[in-house]
Amino acid sequence: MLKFALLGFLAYRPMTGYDLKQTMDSSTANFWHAELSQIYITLKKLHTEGLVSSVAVEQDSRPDRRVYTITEEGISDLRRWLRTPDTEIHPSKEPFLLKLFFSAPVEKEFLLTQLRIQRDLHQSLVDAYRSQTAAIIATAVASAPHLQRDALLWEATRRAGEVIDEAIVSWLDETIERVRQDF
Amino acid sequence: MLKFALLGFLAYRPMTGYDLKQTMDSSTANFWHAELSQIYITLKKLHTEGLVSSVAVEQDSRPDRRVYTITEEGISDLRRWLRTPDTEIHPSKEPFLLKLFFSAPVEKEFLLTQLRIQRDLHQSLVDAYRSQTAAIIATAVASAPHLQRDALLWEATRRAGEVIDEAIVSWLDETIERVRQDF
DNA sequence: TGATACATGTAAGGGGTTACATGATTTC
DNA sequence: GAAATCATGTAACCCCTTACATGTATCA
Repeated sequence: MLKFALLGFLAYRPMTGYDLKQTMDSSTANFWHAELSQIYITLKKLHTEGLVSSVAVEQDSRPDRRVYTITEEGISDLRRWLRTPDTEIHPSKEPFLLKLFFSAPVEKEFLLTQLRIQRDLHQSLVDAYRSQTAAIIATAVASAPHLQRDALLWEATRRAGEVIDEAIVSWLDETIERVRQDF
Repeated sequence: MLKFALLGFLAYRPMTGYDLKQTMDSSTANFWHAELSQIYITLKKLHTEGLVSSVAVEQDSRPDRRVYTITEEGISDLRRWLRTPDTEIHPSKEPFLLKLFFSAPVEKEFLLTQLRIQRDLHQSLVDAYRSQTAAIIATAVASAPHLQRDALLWEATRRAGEVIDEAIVSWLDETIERVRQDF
């Protein structure tokens, strides 16, 4: 899966592993992320599979930058993935809900504190989607007007985050009230 | 993490790996799941760590059932985890959003079909939370009235699923409209 | 002076999925 | 006759995280 994230970004422009990490962190981080070490490993694999080519660029007083470029084969592989229908929902894992599920033995006050912390964390996320994330998309489109189609989809994923975390905040408010009264 | 899911369930009653799989599938599946193979491996690890004990129960014409019981040490380990504060949001991975993010090159009609399929899948989930999941919780509480406190939390996790997937359905409706008009 | 940015990588270990192996009983 | 249920397990493989290793330049 990380494979396609990397190919997806490289389809815009050639980049190094380091660049890819930063690009992911400022765009897909909320629904897809990866550590640098894993990015380097996956890039090497993509290279042996012929989906990307690479060139080492010398630098003064710094390690060489290894710039990866997507190949024709890489583009068809990416397009093939994009056109593969998803007819199921990938089951997700939510450690906080798991802990909550088993929390009957904990003290009421501890539980309320936990719920309030989560509430505030998710509210911050909503705020970030509305300001930072929106600004990043606006900047990208301003500097490249031919990305209208792309921008509509980026905005859709941004909006997904906003809407889902809003729902989580209101669920946490509701849950805090329930626990306050009946736990 | 699976470790604590297993300890959490075993704190209610002794069970086999097979039992645990079924219990998870009918309760936490929407926010935590595991394959049988991984459950068996993890139970063995918990056993060597002394957090569970096990007894083989003979059966006619079937493999022995290996029944696991949580130990005192297992209970303290579980309680310690329950009382560990979560002060961050675990970053999640959403393959559908990742694909959507890079979908600028696909045909409009294909994209609309994908979005509609996801919409229907999430709507089915909402329906399931409201009927099946609610019924399972009601049955469990009816047969064990001392689980009031537990039930309040089970209901909270059920409600989380309902609220979040409702939000996703409305986001998909909104996104389908946007794509229909401007993509 | 210490942290951060730049830049790439290896090593160790954890967790996970899928496939395979076995085999009787029950249900469609 | 085929598939699902009960029941446990191994093997191969993949992906991921954390820690470590290296080294300069810049910024607070």
